Amino acid sequence: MKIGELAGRTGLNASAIRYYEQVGLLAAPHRASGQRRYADDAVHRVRLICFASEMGFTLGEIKIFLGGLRDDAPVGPRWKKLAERKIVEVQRTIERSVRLQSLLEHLLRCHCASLAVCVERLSLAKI
Amino acid sequence: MKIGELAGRTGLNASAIRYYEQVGLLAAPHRASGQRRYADDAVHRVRLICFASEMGFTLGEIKIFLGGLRDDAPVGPRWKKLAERKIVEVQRTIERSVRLQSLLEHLLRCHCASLAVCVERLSLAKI
DNA sequence: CTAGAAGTTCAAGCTGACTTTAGGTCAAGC
DNA sequence: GCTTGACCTAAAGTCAGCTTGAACTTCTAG
Repeated sequence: MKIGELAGRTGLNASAIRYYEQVGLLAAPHRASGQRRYADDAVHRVRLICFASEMGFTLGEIKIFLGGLRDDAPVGPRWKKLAERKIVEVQRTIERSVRLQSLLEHLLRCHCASLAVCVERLSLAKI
Repeated sequence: MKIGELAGRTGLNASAIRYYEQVGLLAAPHRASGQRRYADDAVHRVRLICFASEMGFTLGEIKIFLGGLRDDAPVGPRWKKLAERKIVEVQRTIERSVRLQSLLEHLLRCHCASLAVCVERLSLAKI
């Protein structure tokens, strides 16, 4: 398939796909008269990248996770470290988000005159 | 207090404080021979900004939340909309993070040969 | 009085993840 | 044969949120 079709099937812009290739996330495919022709499994690979990206991984991290240019690359040594670091990070994100959510819900319900007053009442220090 | 002290007391870089002033988040303080002199409550204001920023608000959004240049500015009409939108956004963040966390924990425990295989087993579609 | 730390402005640079632009090639349908 | 649309490369632009640099002034301690 050509890059336009791959783009269509993954919801990405063709230029993003070229960019992924440029940064080494995607293998350079076989070409027919200069144009990239992708095998079917490229769709899977691109979706994997999108998934990880939406999950908050940087492209550099995704490169580590995917371990190289092949989908079936074995799990590398840097991988576990990254996963452990990421779990802690995600845990903190969840905690912050839960606090933010209750703060926002309070803000919508309460009758504080302003955010400053409200946050003061909730005691900023504790948040 | 001078900008350096405010920076020290809030953990920010002085240039960040000047930047906040530049984008209208912080009122331009009174000056003594060209130098900014801040009142004590500037510390509070800056901490409020940092807090919101860490919570994932953009500086533009914080401007809406803080409603102007005074801490005690009343809650504006755009404010509720933003809060409601943000609650939904935060909810999605939490859901994604929880899924990511269990994926990562599975990845550390499982014996899949690669991320691709593992995600496949977990059925990417459901994540 | 003087060195040097801290302040000033304005403009430019940085990071990440792309997108856009410019200028050109190629393939398919009429 | 010609037009149109999809593709190509390389380089530049975009966004947020600062930071850095240059060139200069002001404050403070000895």
